[in-house]
Amino acid sequence: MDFQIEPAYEAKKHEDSIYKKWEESKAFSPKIDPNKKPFTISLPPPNATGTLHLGHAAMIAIEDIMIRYHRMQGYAALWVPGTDHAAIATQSVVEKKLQAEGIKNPRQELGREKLLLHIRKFVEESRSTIRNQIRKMGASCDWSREKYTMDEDMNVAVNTLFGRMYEDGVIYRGGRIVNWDPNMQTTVADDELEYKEEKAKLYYFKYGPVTISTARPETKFLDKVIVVHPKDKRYKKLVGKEFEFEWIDGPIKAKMIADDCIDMKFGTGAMTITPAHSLVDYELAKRHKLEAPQIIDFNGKIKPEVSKEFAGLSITEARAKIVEKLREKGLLVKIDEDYTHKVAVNYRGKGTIEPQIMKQWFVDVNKKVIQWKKKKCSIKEVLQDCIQSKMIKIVPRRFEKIYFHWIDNLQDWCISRQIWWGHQIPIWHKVTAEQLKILNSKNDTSTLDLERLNINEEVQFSTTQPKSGQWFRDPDTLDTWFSSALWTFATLGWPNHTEDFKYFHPTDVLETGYDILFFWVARMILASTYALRSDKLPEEQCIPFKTVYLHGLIRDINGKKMSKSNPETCIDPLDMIEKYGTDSLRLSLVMGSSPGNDMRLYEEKIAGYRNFVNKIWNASRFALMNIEKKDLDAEFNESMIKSNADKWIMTELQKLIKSADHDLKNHQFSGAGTKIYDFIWNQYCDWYLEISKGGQKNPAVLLYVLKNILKLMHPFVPFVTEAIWSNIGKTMLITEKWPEYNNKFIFKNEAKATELTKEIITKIRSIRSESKVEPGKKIHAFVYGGKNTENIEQDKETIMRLARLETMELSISGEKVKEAKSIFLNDIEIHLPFKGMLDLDKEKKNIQAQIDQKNNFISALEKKLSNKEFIKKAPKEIIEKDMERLNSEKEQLQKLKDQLIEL
RNA sequence: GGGCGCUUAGCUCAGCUGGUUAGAGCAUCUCGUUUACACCGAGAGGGUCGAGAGUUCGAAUCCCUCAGCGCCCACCA
Repeated sequence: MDFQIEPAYEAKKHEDSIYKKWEESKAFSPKIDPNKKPFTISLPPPNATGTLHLGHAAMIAIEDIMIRYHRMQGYAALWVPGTDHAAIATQSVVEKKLQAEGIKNPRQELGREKLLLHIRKFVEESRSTIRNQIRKMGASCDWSREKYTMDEDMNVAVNTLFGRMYEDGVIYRGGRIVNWDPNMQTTVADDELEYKEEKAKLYYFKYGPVTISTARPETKFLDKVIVVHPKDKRYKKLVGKEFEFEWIDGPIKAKMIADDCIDMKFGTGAMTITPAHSLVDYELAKRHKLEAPQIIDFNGKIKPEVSKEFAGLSITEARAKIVEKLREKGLLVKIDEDYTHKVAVNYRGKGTIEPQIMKQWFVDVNKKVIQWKKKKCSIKEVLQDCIQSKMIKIVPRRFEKIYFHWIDNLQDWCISRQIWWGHQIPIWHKVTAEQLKILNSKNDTSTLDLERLNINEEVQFSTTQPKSGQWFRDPDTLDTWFSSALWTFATLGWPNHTEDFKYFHPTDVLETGYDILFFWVARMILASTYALRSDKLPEEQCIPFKTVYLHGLIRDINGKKMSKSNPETCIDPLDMIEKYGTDSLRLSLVMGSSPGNDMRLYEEKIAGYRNFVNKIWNASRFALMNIEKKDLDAEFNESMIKSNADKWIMTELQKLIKSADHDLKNHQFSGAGTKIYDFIWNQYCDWYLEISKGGQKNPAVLLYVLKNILKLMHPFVPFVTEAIWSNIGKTMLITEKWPEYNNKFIFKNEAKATELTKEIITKIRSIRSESKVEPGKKIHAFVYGGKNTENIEQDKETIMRLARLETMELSISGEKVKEAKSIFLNDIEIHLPFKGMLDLDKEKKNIQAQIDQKNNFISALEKKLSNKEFIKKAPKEIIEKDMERLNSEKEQLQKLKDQLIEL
């Protein structure tokens, strides 16, 4: 025995040192090589200050499988890692931290530069955590090319794209209704909203000639319009008229208009509108050219201009008081207590959204400025075309539909955020000396101040202070998704067309959760096509990736979203790595999951795969116990394959290589994994190794199959396979060549003989178990099976050993066995004909049924092919395919007929 | 209101373009320490593939209807 290996695999002992070896070998860093094809993935950058959760773990596992598979296939496989600055999330964490330290209003007290310093320090301190956690997962990504969305060169890229879009008039500043979060004092994009169901009161008030219903009386001060449906008979005569009546702060005048957005069945069918604080009302007001006065200020309080009595009150305070006042005036009709409605909240921080009208920066999605396939196209059209023309494929397919639907409803994208952590908008506003003084007098000057001062519309795009005149830089930063939209190409050096960029872009696969299809995926397509088309690259090089693979969400055992607030079912990937090893965790995240579908994860599943990892380890250990060091040097060739079992396992291995390859190419990772798993455990271990324990030991095949198993399994379980490989390989497994399907190693007849041997053994075992043979009783088996008998003659020893037979008589016909029968009288006897022959009639019937089925099919197909109309209409390929099918079916039919005759 | 997905063994899920007797893991039951592994081995039980109708020689798979669950989108004041 030349190899000394411990009897159990301890992941902790190996993982860190193996990862270090990989890194040091530079296996993760592909060189630009014109003789190789590139394969690129950009890691969706986790939050720089975050920690690894199961979603990340699943993402890394899947991406690493793709990268390792391609690397072994000889691609220059590049996986670019990085982290995201997560603007709102990070700034609010740091602000809260500072507040806890006694700085009540960090923005006001510290000012921009100092606060940013605190944030940078915080990010720097916590950034290594996530990096190390990615390493823990075994990610074979190229750390030498690591990026951070706030890197200096990322800023250059962001500003470059911003500049081009600004010059094209695609980025514009405009007053529009936006989602304002009074808590965080910033705007939020439409798709960053979440809707929470909330129970509320629905108030009915007398409002001039009608009764209106509202859940938000506090916004109703200046409502001057009653809206009804044009077809509503109750109000038809009143439309267009003006009314004067008593309201919250005395008498007001209001006009009635008609619009078909009104639901006649809701409430009384009449409503008033508050354009400044409701997205719907704003659209309606725009259609009817109505005023939109601000009622609630940016802190969520009633403005003094609106009402002296209620000035400065918060929404909830004001609501109660206003309702009380209207009740006193006798205008309150009733209160519906059982009303539920949806409240928009910021998905980060969960603050309630208060729609506001304000000046913000937008990306125009409808302006036709992109030169795309010989036409001027808008962003919207390009986004559509990329998927429609199949330049980009989404896996699974159904998400393409969802994507199109989203684009149809796409509105201009609000890209400015009123926070400081992020890429500051490279725009300068022209101001007067006096205005500049006011703006500079405050630490926390915001875009609201610009609005209050009513500054000049003149702006200039520049990343540095313009020289002549007084200019004030726009205080806002860009939406995080604006910078992460450039991820695929800016990480490769853009705006410079570096060697990396030219070689590795477009990337091959973007793998991410379906929950950020809109947030991120669509925006990456937007940024990439815009930026690279303006570089005059051909269209097919402008897409950020060729395939989008969307994985599902990881849920807990009850199907709920995993959250730390539920520690019983919440799983921390790092705990699992500690307990079961990375390989086990990776398998549990990949196996049994399919793209786009959510998956439940629980500890038992991970433990199950730990058992498998250990099985690989021990199977290898056994194989190596039967191999000598000198065997490692021998080149494997056909003549080394000897027994039926050898030929069978070699044949099975070829089948496995073929199907695993097919699955991996088609993003069916679970399928590939399951097939390899089954091969290792149920074929190699349970049969081949067991057979090997007898006289049929063959180190050459043992080793050859082992090596191939390790290679096939490596993308899934990189650590344990590499650990085993270190005993037998000269170089590391990570850079070994992927197994190739080889016709030479297919042995149909011998493989079939071994299948028969397996069946016989299984059958005897089953009989033994069912008939409850007492321990110590001897079993004598008589096996007879026609012409196949000769083929399994050499497996006699194996059958006897594995089925634990005392004696075995093998014969072509049953006659000889009958004679031998009298020899064994006292012990258990088993008469075992080959498969099916036990019940000859049944077998015959079975085959006859199959023949009938084939006959039916063939006649149906022939009928179809003799139909002249079909021949005329159908495409050639289909007819050819049918012809092929017909021939193969006929062949199969003949085989079945032969079988029947044989019986 | 519109769209999408899921429903397969007790549990968690595979099942790609229709094709032998529908699979796996876990759990259950019965055996078993044998040249690696008890994180093991052998065997067994367990499914009218959500319901109904249709296309087909043939349906878990394709079409339609319905039900339950879940998700996304959208202008319920």
